[in-house]
Amino acid sequence: MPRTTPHSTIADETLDRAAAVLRVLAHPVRLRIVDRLLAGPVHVSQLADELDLPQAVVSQHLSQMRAHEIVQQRRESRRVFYEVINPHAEHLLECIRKHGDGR
Amino acid sequence: MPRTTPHSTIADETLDRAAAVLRVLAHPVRLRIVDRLLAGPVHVSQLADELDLPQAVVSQHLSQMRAHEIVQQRRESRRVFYEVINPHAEHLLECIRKHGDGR
DNA sequence: TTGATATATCTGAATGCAATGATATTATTG
DNA sequence: CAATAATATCATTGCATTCAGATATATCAA
Repeated sequence: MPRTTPHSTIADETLDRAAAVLRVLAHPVRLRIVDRLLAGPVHVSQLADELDLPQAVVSQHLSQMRAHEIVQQRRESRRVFYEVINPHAEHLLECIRKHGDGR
Repeated sequence: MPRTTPHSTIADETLDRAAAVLRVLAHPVRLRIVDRLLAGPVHVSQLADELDLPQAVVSQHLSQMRAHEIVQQRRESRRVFYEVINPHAEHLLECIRKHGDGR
């Protein structure tokens, strides 16, 4: 039985991990990247080009999301294509698309 | 017509605001607070007590969530009770409760 | 008004995060 | 093998966040 704070319904470890994933998604550039990836396949330099950001910036954000298993890479000769593999991330983007930001 | 990055489906401003709200929720303590608030009414010192955190820390987190209209305060004599007013925050906690953190 | 209780705010120190520019790695082509 | 292209990683710097302790504000009771 995992330890929980009195009266709370979710285990502390679960909230810790959820917060870690949320922290990764809680960045404008990373949300833009996820949004773009959901729209269709792109490779890194294409992403950097479309979002008008330096290659290193895009690559670092992708690396961070890869570490948290939000995206996955697939090499195609010199290019590296990315795709979203975390269903929660997809769901979140759908929520933002539907309800905006809640204001 | 709001400006969007080419090929992306969500306006930049929407993603910016969504990221701002997510950033607030993306913290273990704040998730715990929201979780606890959803379970029933509590005032600040009770929260601090249950979560075993200094009063100033809890108050600061509440203040931050108040600023982003995630929670609302209601004074009752000397006590201040808080409640969650952002439906997206509730939804998010339900997702965490149901699917854990997605692993 | 004084004292006690509950909450909020402020300040400083430590830590974490993000962008930049440079360098390293990997794959491909000649 | 050398040169190029695409991506990843590193190191630095600046900025934001977090916690802790102290102080301020607000409410109530005596």
